[in-house]
Amino acid sequence: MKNPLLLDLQWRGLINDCTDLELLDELLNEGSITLYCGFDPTAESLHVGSLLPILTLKRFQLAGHKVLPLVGGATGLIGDPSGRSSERQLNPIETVHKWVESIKNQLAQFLAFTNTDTPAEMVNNYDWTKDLSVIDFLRDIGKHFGINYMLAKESIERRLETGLSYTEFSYTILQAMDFYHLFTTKNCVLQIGGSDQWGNITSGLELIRKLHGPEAKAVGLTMPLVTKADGTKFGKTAGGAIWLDARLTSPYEMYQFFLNTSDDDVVKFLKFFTFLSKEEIEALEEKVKMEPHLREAQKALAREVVTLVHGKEAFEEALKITNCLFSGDIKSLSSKEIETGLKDFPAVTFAEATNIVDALVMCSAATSKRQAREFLSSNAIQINGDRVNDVNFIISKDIAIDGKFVIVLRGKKNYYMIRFE
RNA sequence: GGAGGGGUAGCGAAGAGGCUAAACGCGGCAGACUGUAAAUCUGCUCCCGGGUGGGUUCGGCGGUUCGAAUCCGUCCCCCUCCA
Repeated sequence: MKNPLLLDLQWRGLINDCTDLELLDELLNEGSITLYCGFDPTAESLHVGSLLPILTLKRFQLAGHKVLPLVGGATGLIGDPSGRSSERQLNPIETVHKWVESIKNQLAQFLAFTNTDTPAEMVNNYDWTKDLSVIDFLRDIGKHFGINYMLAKESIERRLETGLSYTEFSYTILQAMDFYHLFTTKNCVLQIGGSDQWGNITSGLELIRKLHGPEAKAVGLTMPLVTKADGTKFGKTAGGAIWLDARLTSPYEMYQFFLNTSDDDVVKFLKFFTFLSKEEIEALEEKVKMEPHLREAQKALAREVVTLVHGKEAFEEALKITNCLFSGDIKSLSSKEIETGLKDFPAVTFAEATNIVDALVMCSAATSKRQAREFLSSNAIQINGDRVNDVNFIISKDIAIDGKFVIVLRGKKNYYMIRFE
């Protein structure tokens, strides 16, 4: 294997499996190829996990290949059984249509569609699926899939025990049609996806070979699942998933998410989620070993990802908020800095001085007075940077920064705002 | 259709008439230690209340009992085996 892109992908640990690495190497060396990766609209936004295939597509594009981000307007209506232990609930058609649009927009921001020799092209499998009749589907496509072949697929076999509807059983054929369609109409020779997509990708290859002959040159490539050293799931926090949509997960939250990456994972994630060079990443790796407390690698990771997803300005703002909140000198902030920097935190406005127990409930730091007292007695509450454990403490204009803001901190990083008018 | 097993707090899983708001594990939330990391240790974790108090729980409904998650009836759902 000698193709520089493949070597880079391999170094980054992005190659989990490939149906024919030699062939792929050959194709890539011959010149520009066309490849695709699908994203099903299962929610209004993609989350950090999807970043891996998106950025891999981008790596291909940067290497001069034509990429087809595919949004699964059709497959999203059916439901992929891969990696699931139970049947999905079907989403309403209108909802899926809406999600298709928002996910298209998200995908679009990561790839170049103009001003490049190999512009990306957005495709939607709904376009070539919606008018297909059941008869045609069964005669032209279904005939090529042996039941035994399908039952042997891990994603299906694993579900035979717990149950699997005919709908989800058929999913892999639907996706196979995508690869076949793009291979036929756009000379798309490669499908990439997460390792859970292996079965679906090989279904596509199977269909291509059945219809174009065994000599058809098409390849599948999968990326590893993003895992963490401690075994917990990547991309989840207490607050839920980390979304790519700034309205669902603020740039600050995303910055914090990556900043908190453990030493054991940070180098892997730098390789996965950034475009930093081998040299830069190796230098950071060295810093993790030599001076871990500085967290240079985590800072670089957070900086790169937030910039990639939300842009430079959003990153700088996230950094500013972080510096303010974690410098331990909250009181030195001006009300203006607070106003702009902390706009994403939960906030309430008070008209008059209020007892801290009630205040904690009102600003949603606690869900009940009982819980508020619990937090106070366990030393979990800081007001404007000062620890408070007195249940009779009064939150008033007098203690507010510039007479306007009171910053409540619960635990280590849960911030709430109280504003005085 | 026949035989058996089961539905307990966010999840997993004990309990089999009062001592049970219900062991234990996971998860979650806090505290200590730290580097806003990992690991470890400690506390909290059904809901509400200015301690010791109140309210609602063990698939649903209805009984027995001074007293039920625990006994009886009935209904619903799930699983395993046989046909």
